[in-house]
Amino acid sequence: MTAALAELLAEKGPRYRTATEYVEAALRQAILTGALPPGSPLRQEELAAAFKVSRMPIREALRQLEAQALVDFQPHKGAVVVEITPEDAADNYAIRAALEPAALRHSLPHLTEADFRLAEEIVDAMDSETDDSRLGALNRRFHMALYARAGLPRLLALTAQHLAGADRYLLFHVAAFGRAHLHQDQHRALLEASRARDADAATAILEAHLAEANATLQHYLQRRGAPAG
Amino acid sequence: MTAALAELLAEKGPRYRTATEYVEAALRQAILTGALPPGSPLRQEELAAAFKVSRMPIREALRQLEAQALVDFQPHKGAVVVEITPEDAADNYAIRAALEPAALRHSLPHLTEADFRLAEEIVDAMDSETDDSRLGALNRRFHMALYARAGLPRLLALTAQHLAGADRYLLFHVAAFGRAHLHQDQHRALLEASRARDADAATAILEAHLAEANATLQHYLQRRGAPAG
DNA sequence: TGCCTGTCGATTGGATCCAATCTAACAATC
DNA sequence: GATTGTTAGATTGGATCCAATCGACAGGCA
Repeated sequence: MTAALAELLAEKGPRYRTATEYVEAALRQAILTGALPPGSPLRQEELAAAFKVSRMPIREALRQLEAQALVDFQPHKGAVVVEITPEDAADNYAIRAALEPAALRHSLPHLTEADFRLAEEIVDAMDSETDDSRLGALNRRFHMALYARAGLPRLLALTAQHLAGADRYLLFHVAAFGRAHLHQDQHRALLEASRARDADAATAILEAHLAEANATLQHYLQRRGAPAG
Repeated sequence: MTAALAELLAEKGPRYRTATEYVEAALRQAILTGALPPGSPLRQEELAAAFKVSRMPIREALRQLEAQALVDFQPHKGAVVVEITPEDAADNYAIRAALEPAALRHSLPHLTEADFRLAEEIVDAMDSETDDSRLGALNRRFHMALYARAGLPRLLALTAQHLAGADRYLLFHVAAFGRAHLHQDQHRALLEASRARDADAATAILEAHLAEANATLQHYLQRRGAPAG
């Protein structure tokens, strides 16, 4: 585990004003990318040593991650990275299916041609991306590009958070089924419907996209049993 | 004997296992009920003295509340209770309008007659409740009673969180317009549509209910200007 | 043998202490 | 008189220290 962390530490990234901010961002990234796999115990002392800070910023960062449902706290036992279960995946998709069409509807009237072009570039980039671990970020950026003009910061933040949470499942998808299941055709259909300002069609495509991804993942997760064991 | 013990344990209120849990729950309640009005600075030393603990559980609780968008942290300046702005209210309603119909749709097929009767009792209780500060909790319980069988714990938790956040706005409603704006007729219509298992009708009523509350509140907040000043 | 109990090490929760930073007031300079 | 530099106080961020709790294991007892 410390090896995976060391790699993340090497990257510089943005300048954080407090150690807590820095630790929180790094840990979230590590969890969402799978560098810290589900079920990993998060020992405070160990993390403190890895980040070269004391245990306190670690604790505060873990508290924030707990509120984001990324880690699970048990009093006097410690924090662990939340598991990936079929129930949890279904929950995540239900939340996305509620939030994303709403975000799209709010955003659609204010999207510009520049936004559409950006989204198009991202879809194309997904076709030519060879590194599976980067597909999640691209997928996220594509979706968020379409929601960006919603003008409701908290709705957008929630959407982004749960979209990022889905990265963990996307890794399963690609590993299990290959790129065909990225459903690039659906991404392009969604983009075209949005460009035509057809809110009903766009949200219908989006809902079908999410429902299909959920069904595929459910089938896969239930077939292989609890991934924890 | 173990059954008798279990009963005793259930009777007592929530037993907080750590000081942080306790402080977090108390602070959240204080913010949502308006006991700590928007904009209040949250001095750590002061809170520590009030709760008779050290500053550390205060800090961890504040971190969790920050992740729930209830307080705003600024490095080296401190935490304040987030303001109530028209934008924020619109944001909250947009999130509720996305989450609650979804929760209702998932829950509706599994609701029992006992659930409907409970919801009915809560609506009736709202008619006879004389204490304005308790209306928020009743309103929340009514809505959540209808969503309770959704079987998606994280979706439900998110819904509950944002429904609770709306308590702050409900206080404005009642103070400004009186009980007529509780829209008990809409609550009853929603209950009847749910009882008839008519998901489309029920979600339509719910969406209209939320949209109307939002419109009313927007009008009120914008007329009186920024509540901060 | 099997179960209960008590002790020990590991780990977390909480308290106290120190350093870094911000705010504000005041003095000096232009 | 306005602006800027400085300094003191307040407040937070982070480190260190202590106490409470949990898990494992060994030993006593039926």
